[in-house]
Amino acid sequence: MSWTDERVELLKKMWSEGQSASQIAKELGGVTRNAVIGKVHRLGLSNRSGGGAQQPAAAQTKAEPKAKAAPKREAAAPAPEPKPEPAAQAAAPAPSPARKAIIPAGQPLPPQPSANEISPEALAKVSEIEKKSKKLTLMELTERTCKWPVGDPATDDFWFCGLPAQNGKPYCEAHVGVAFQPMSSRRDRKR
DNA sequence: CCCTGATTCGC
DNA sequence: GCGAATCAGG
Repeated sequence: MSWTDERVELLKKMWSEGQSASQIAKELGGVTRNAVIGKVHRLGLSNRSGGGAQQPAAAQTKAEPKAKAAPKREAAAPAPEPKPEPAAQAAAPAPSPARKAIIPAGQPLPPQPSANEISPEALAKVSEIEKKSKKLTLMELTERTCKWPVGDPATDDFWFCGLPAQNGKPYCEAHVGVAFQPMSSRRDRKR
């Protein structure tokens, strides 16, 4: 595969959207995340700044055959980045009565947190995390991506969380919290 | 262990 | 220019 104009364009787009290199690589196909990262650097957009802030050329002392590690870069990211994304879907962070449950609950994978009061904090965390979700499609899910559905499956804005699910669990940290909890709804039931 | 991006260097 | 190998960190 070669870096055609289209592919580079998609790369730029996704990168500026904050997508990870691996995701971009999967999307493009035929390339690894290393290739994506390498390309990103060659394009000079290693910084996620959408603008044209060029790197002021750091004094790169190379050519030393021995010094292999500790190049010490650590670029500081002072810009909080307000994220220009319009954020089309209304996530309704406030418990509005008109708004139905945060999790519509799809028929497929998700459990039903419903009939159980989950820690309000946990819910808040979920609402928060939804903003950071990768918005993956069904096909993009892997064994290690959070499979928590967000939005209404019947509508346009429906996606899967996609955040890294650590070990074995089908959900990310935040969603695991609300997914598995039906246990002990009854306080301690003495056997 | 899983993941992330960053850098190097032979091709 | 390209990207695998490697590094460094979460």
